[in-house]
Amino acid sequence: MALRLAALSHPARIEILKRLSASACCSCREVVDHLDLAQSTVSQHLKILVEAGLVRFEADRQRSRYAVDHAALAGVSASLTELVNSCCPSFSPKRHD
Amino acid sequence: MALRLAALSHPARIEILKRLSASACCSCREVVDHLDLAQSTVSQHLKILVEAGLVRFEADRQRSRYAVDHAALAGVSASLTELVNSCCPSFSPKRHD
DNA sequence: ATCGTCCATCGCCGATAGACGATGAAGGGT
DNA sequence: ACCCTTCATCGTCTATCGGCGATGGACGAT
Repeated sequence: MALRLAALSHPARIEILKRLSASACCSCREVVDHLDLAQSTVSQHLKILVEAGLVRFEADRQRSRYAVDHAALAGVSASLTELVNSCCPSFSPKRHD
Repeated sequence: MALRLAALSHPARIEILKRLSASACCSCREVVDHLDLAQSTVSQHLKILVEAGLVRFEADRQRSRYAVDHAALAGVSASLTELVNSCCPSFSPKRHD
């Protein structure tokens, strides 16, 4: 769990996640254009996200495709929620359904 | 948000959070006894958690008191949930109530 | 006043993260 | 064949993390 959270604990990677989900095009280049970071840096962040299991990677020829693993991301969220609940079961945070 | 998640992205700090919430006694010493880490290290982790706003600190004489800020913790969880939702609004993770 | 306890802080260190440029591999276009 | 684009990887640099022991301050007890 700490590993997943560590992957999320960087502003650039959160931006990358948003970008990945916002656009149908999920190439590394796409992210680089929007993020004002060097291509190597973005590639590195993507690698971290993939290794954390939060992003899936498909090598479509040389056009690499990255996609958010929604289930995994939701899983992290659920884990965190579980931690919150285990820490303070009597505390009921408002949930917006 | 990344800051909060960074504070959570360390196994020791997660353990500390659990310990803080499990016990009514929230002294630094208490945590040290249960965590097999040096006192200075625990104090450092506590400081990080406090700076992240996840733990509240009350200097009760020399007996320092640490307590989980349930609302803040729930807030992080909510933020993450929000991120998940914004990333994939059509995706409905199973919630176990 | 002196000791012991609890705690925060400092200094130090090895390891890791995060950024970059350079390089090379893989393909597409001409 | 040649070039251009895309991308991953490598090497390097700096900054930060994470751990520890040591130190010193604050306080209670004797």
